[in-house]
Amino acid sequence: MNTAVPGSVRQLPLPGRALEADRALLARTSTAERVADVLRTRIAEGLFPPGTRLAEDAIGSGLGVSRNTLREAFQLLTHERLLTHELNRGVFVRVLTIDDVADLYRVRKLIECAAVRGIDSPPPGVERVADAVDEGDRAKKQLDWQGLGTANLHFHQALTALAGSPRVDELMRGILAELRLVFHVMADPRRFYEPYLATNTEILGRIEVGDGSGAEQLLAAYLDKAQEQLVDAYAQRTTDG
Amino acid sequence: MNTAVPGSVRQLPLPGRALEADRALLARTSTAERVADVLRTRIAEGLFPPGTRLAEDAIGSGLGVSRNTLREAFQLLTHERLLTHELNRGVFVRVLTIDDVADLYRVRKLIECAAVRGIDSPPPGVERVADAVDEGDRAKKQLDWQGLGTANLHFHQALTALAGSPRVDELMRGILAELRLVFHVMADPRRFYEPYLATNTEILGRIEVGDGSGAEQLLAAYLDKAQEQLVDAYAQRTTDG
DNA sequence: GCATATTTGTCCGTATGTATA
DNA sequence: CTATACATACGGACAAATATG
Repeated sequence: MNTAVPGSVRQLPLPGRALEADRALLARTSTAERVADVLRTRIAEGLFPPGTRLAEDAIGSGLGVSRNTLREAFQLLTHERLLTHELNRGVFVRVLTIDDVADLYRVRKLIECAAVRGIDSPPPGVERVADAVDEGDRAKKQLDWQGLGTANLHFHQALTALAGSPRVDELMRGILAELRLVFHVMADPRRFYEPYLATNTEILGRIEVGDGSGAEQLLAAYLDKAQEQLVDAYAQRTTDG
Repeated sequence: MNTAVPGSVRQLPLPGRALEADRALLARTSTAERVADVLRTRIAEGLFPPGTRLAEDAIGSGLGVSRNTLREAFQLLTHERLLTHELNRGVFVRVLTIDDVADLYRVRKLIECAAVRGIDSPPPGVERVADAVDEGDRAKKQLDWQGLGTANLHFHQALTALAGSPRVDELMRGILAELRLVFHVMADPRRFYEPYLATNTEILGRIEVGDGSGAEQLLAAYLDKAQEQLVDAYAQRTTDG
């Protein structure tokens, strides 16, 4: 079993099955899922930039889990499209193409617009949309541009939740996780996110008065513009070298 | 409850779907994926009805693969929502609730209607929709009601493809795979599918003349009715012994 | 409620196949 | 072409959880 390797420093203190106190709480999730969580966070934070190869041996010994367990975690993330798996070559942090970005925005437009279109009175869940706008306001006042970006994601997740479908919610979580692979190319998050706060406020206003089709139009325009900015930055970034 | 291994084939006849075209271009598929294919097919065909427990030992020796490989396959299918995983208890073929069915149709309505709404001229890909209608016609003439059901699935996949988004296509594949978990409760596939052939033909007609919003209305009505029939049959089935 | 058998969760070692220096 | 590094898949081991009598 987990033979304690003397002096071996685990870079990531995976709880493992170490403490009985933790056991009751942590036994709910499998080791593979915890490993996947750790890797997902690192990828989202940009610690593992797109294209990075994740060698089984290095990651496995670094996290103190066996290769079999690690492969399970890799598979979870591969299914979430955060990793790509090349047979007999290993797994890599996904590198999105321009086409991928276009498709992600195509899906967002389809989902988010559909979620607000049918609104003709203030829908249940509108509070969460308002909360996300507030979150963005606070972040802006504190000059926390990263927080502004997070608030923007929450805003769009809240919009999506108006559709009232768990599966659509999960789809959107995946879509936004994929997009985070690409958001890091935005050198100046302030210039990218700040203008959208006003738009979000406006969209919220339309929803609160039951003007679904008005909200849809604003949303569609926002998504087109955001995609354009992102593609520009991405094309520029990837032609450097 | 010792469920006899339905796949009593001791050997490993994993369909070498190594189409020569694949060999050259795409990488070979891993063993786990081939195992997942086999299990997916058995589930779709109703050989493993919802609730069935898939014991590692039985399935693994039945298919002639190791436990590790099998667990990889289980994880793939769990992520597709075809299996559920209970810690320390194993994996089971998913049992959908009425709420699940409602959500599946909610998503279908959102996706499929959005895919046809914007149409104002015959879109690229309309041939595939026409092909699916033809497929249904042929099946009906041959009194092949199972084939009629398959053609209906193809019809809706072709509609979805009009959105032109790989991610939406994949989402719909997953949605329909989940629904197949439930289609088996329809005792009389003829009565269920046959009436929809006329509707499908009508929807195709609207698309071919560029009447997207007309197609959308027909589609929405179809989906509501199909859901109602399915929920009725499902509720009846699950309240029986 | 207890003791036992079965099954799962995790990990290891390794033979074989595959890509790259 | 050989050598090296790595991925694949297998079988075995043991602890922990569950099912069974």
